[in-house]
Amino acid sequence: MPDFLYNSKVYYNPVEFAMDRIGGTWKMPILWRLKDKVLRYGEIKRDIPHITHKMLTSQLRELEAEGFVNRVVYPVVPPKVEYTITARGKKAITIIEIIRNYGLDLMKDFEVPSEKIKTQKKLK
Amino acid sequence: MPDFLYNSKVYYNPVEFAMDRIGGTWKMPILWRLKDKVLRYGEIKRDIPHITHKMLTSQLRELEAEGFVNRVVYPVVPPKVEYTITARGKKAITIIEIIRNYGLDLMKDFEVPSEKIKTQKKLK
DNA sequence: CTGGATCCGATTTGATACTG
DNA sequence: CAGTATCAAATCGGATCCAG
Repeated sequence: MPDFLYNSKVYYNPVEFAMDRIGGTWKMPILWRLKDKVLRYGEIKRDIPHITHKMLTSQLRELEAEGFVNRVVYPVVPPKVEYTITARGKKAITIIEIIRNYGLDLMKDFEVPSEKIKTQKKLK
Repeated sequence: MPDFLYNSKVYYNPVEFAMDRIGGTWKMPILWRLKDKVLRYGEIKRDIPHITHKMLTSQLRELEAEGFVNRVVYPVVPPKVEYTITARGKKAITIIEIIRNYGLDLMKDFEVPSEKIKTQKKLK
């Protein structure tokens, strides 16, 4: 089992390494949306209704730092920032598509009712 | 974006659903080891040195509950328990293999030094 | 509009002890 | 040998506030 280091973190296998780059709840959904279009921060935010401000910014920062997306700032007021996918990000899209299809398979397999449900606000 | 429910949890896309079944730090490494052989609890444990007892049991329980592995108990003392992969688990293997190869690609891309490193015990 | 920082609760995980 | 239970530590994520 090949242990290795990246950014001061120990990894035990390539799967773990890959999942740390594009895994988690939000990175794939974000990349997926940038697949074939340029989006502004607010557009991504609106497109993924359940993501919080904090998560969206932090995940975008990481994706940018690791070269999956580009961040283009227009020096205007109010600020305008566009996100585009990189070549590295496009490679990830291939994998995301495969996982996505696998997920759909699994859902059939598990007989998940895929009808849209009404989510209700969390009770305080 | 299709929201749906499974086991009282809300999912927002098929990727998230798939990753909840076979994602996390340990499930793929566990499945990977059962790919083509039957293993006892202790053998898996020894094969994945960094996993804790608690994580291995909990992850095995989940994989079993969702039909990715079978758990076979031999009523002997001391106890003997074998884990085998199911058809559903084998399907997952194809995906894991793809992610694994992608991870290897990424590592080259990031120029990760893949030489084995000595991990040192955490200081108390 | 975009984004950083802070506080704080929830969830996850590790260490340890105990059992048949 | 395999597994459960418990407690503490660490991590993660949401809500909120401030700023250019």
